[in-house]
Amino acid sequence: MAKYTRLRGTTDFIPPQSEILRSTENKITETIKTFGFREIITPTLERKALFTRSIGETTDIVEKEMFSFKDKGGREVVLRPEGTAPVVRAYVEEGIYGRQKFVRYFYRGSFFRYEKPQAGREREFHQIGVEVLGCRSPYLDAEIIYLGVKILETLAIKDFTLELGSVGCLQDRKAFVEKLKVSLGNRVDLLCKDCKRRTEQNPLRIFDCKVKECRKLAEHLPSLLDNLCNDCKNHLHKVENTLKELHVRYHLHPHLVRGLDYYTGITFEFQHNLLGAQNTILAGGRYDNLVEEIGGAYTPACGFALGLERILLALKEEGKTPADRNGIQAFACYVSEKEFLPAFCLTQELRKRGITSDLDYSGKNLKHQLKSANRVKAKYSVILGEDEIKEGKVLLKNMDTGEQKLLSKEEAIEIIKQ
RNA sequence: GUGAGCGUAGCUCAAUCCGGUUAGAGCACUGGACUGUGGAUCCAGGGGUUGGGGGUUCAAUUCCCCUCGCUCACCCCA
Repeated sequence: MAKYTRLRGTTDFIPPQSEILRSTENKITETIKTFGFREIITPTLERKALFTRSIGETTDIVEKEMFSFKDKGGREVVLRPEGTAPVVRAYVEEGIYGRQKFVRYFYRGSFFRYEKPQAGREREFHQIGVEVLGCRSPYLDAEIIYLGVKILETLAIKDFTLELGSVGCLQDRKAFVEKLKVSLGNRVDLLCKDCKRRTEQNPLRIFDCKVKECRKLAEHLPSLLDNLCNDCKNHLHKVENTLKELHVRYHLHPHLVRGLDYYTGITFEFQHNLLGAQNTILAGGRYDNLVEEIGGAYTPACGFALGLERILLALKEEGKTPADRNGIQAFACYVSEKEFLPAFCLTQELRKRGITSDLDYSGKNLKHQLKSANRVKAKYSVILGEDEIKEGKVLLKNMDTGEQKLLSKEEAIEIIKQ
């Protein structure tokens, strides 16, 4: 047993997992960039108040899931649990809204929540998110959802469903929660323990409950979508029409609820059908009041975040895990110790010419070195012995076919590069 | 935070139910058959505090308790 182990819920990404993570991340950000987004990099550490204010005091994230501590100056700080609030904070703090009315940012990085780990849920996890600030057009909402579709398409993820909903504007939501409480009346006692708590903290969540009694009761409760104001209704319709125009298939969810308080209006979730309990791979929505909440001028906004670990799980479930590719193109070998230095120098020269190469430092025989070459799946071995040195040539061996040729260095490089 | 299942070699697992000699196998690793040629084959070898601690017993990998860890689910969320 190792003396020092990873902290619970954290992961060591070792090759090839690290490479799969990075290449997936790169594919995603390339797609995002084609939509005009530019990267914003914000600190991992933030003031605790930023999140209590934006996500909501009574949400689980704030109440019990933040890695929080006091720094040496006595400041309450946290490892960021999500990405939207920091982006908005930077937008306000850096005065961006004064210079540019409409911006598209994307971010990527580690986020932290102190939860009990399970499939698709880590304490340190990786998200990529996009945020558009300064636009309230429903076409933009549709476009952001479309970007989500495009990302999954690029990754060849197919087995997902898109849930679309609206939580309404602040007024709608306040009014609806009141209506819900009245409608619930003294039937609150019939609800499960969790739902009793929910009626106080996030009543809309009652619709998500899996307990039979609660579901039965929920059927007779008023629907959120039926209680939207005209603006919110029209907005939703326009988003729907645009999605149809873009041939995006979605499912209208009457009670799609988000766990963060800042969402207003449109919300959406991409759920993967082969994943376990944590099956939301990409989700977001509109948050028109957050910028004001954080101290900026009224700025409507919309965005989403995707969970990289969950995307990776989805790829795995669909059998699309890329093959382990070790990039060694050429492996230099020396027949005896005398040729070690020439082989060493040859390796450096190959690298200078853009060829990924390596050699075996053990000083052992050729056989051992070829084994090493085989182990790193080298495409070619370049063998240097007394004879080769004398003739100023190298012996190029194709590791797949076993075929080998005596060539000049330049000829060998040409072939390796092909 | 709650619940269930599981911790045996680097990895995947067996032996645990019903306590009993030296805890086995495959893969991986090291060396040899083969001192200028890898993958295949054969032979040999190294590797274990059975997660940790305590208890019951003549005897514990096996039974009991505690603890740590992992996994999944609830909750929550990306």
